[in-house]
Amino acid sequence: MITLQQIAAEAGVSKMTVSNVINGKFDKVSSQKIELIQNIIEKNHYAPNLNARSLVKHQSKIIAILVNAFVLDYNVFIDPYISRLFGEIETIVRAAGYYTIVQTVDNINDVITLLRNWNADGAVFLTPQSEEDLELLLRQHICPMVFLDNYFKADSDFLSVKIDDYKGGYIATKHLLQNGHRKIAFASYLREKSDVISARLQGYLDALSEFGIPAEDSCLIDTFTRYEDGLVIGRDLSNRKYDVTAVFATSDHLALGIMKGCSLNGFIVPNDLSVIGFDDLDLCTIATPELTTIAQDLHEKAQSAVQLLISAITDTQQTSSPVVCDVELKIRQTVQSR
Amino acid sequence: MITLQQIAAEAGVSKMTVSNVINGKFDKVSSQKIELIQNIIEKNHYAPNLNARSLVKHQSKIIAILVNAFVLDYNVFIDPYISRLFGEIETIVRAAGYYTIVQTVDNINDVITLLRNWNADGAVFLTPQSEEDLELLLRQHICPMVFLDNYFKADSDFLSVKIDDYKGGYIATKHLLQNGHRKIAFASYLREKSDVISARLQGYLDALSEFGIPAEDSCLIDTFTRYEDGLVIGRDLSNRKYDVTAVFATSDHLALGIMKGCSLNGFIVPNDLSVIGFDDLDLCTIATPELTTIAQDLHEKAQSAVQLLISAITDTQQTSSPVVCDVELKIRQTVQSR
DNA sequence: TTTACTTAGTTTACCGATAAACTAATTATA
DNA sequence: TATAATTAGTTTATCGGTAAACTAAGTAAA
Repeated sequence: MITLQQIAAEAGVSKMTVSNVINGKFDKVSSQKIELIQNIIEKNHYAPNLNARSLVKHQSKIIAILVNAFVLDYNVFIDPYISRLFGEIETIVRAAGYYTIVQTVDNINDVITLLRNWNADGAVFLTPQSEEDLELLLRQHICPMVFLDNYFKADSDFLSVKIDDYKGGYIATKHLLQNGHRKIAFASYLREKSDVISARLQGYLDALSEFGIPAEDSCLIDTFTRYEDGLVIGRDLSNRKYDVTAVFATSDHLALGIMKGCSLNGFIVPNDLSVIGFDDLDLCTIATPELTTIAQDLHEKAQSAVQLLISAITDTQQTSSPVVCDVELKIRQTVQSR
Repeated sequence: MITLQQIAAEAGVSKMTVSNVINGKFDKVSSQKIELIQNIIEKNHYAPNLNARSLVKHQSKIIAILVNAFVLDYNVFIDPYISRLFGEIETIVRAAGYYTIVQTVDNINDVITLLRNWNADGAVFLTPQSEEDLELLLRQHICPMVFLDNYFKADSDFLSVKIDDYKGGYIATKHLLQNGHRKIAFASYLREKSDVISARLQGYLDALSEFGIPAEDSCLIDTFTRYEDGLVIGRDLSNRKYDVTAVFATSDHLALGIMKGCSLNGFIVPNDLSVIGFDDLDLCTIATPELTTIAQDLHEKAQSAVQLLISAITDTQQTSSPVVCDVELKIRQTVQSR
């Protein structure tokens, strides 16, 4: 592997002159030497060793993208939400001249070690972190970090991007109410402490009360939010375990599972049950009937996250964090009036 | 950020002694100093700077995962095949003690630069590369590389992992034939020079000829293989543009699009048309009816790729490349006898 | 008793880059 | 003409580690 030293030797100049050419400091080098050196660089396909550069510059141009591996032996990239978001972020990070190191994590200490190991310039957390882990990260003061869909205490100075979960819950429920539904289930991972879910729930409750409908505990379905969990709920719904005419599920996968679970029991969506999901994955239109859902714009989310992070890295303190991205209702085929 | 030097100062020893403790070279250090140093390391959450280490050791513990960004402005991680494969590889790479740098690439020179920049120990290419790019990579001799689904000239000494595409084409077609179909379309990106497709096509042709059925050019549908392309084909099929009773599509997305395109025209799968896909994505069972498809095992593919790569990196020359992974028919609901 | 071998370290040099200070030659200014 | 400023570089020190050679004290063997 060719080094700057060797380029310098071949050009008959010192290392620094080559370094200056590489870094565009042309005022220090005569134009004929610039051309000479650039030719030699080109000819040899020279690429600077960024390990060495990072060492002196105390900045690595590395951004770590971290995803929680919630469940052991479970490939988190199966989740299209994570994958798409990851892809968007990778593209934007690269366009900004940074490199992406990815790691799925089950232990916050691994993250700390990773960031220290590579002297990362910044980090993006795709999934919410626990309060304790957040505090640990804060104390260490390793590098700027952006958190997606994390809710913090008001005094926190973390960077974060989230969506308007309250609105999501509200407009989904309102849409069902406007279509004549009065018994509406809210299916989600209710045990989670995250405010993502409680905001959506609050939106649901407020929409109900706006229509003068009392919230009933029996309409709150506590479940994991994967497709498989939906299958079970769908079967239960077809067996009239819940006295509802519609379900608002807080993930598309859950909603899709519910639909499939229903159809396996001869229960027809939307005739027998209306369903609304959350996220607007590609699957929504691939499924039949096509899933009505609350859409979030992952490109916007990614863009905001990276922008926030890079302005923190480069100290351009225009950080109006948290950024709250809008959501909207995508009306398709799984809600029927009654 | 705390350094080895500082740890050494606090412990009252030289840098090397600390370095030896970190690297488990305990025979050079007394046990009480080992304990002392380990405590100081722990207390300070010290993590070695891997940029510095890479510099002296001439190995970075970095493996680059490369994905072609075929289309500009198109997030490749939307593709569940890519995402899952990526996730599997990331997990295995990490378990092997390596770090993952990802990059979506549209130009092979960017890859070369990336690998040089970070002095990568190895690279995995998730998508096929052109003949010229392969040769360019070979000439440069940068680091060991594994290619997924690439077909090479016999003399090539690249490492590669692929699947039995021929068998996939053969068993899919045979399944349709055994169900009484005689007019079977083969829908794929036929213009592609890659042997992935031609192997599947050969399997298709051989199955036909085994049943004494002449191959007809009118049964070969040339198309891109995304969902949207399937929609068009599906509409054409419902309009009887092709005289067939079944389609073998070389991607699940294409198959799913075809199904949707049909259903939008009131054409019913599998009653009016049988469909077989390829890959066995999660979507196959989420869709209704559930898609019969040729399944490949992405975990196995990932495992083989990383194993091959790491044994090349560590010079354990047990490289029996190419590895060919098996495929199997997953019978579900989109093929009907006639 | 002399020499050889362990043990438990230390010292020095270096990986491949950059920052900062320095220099020699030329040109501009007082 | 003497001095200052500019141009086009070079030199030295350093980033945070590791390899390899070295050393001093204590122990074992001849």
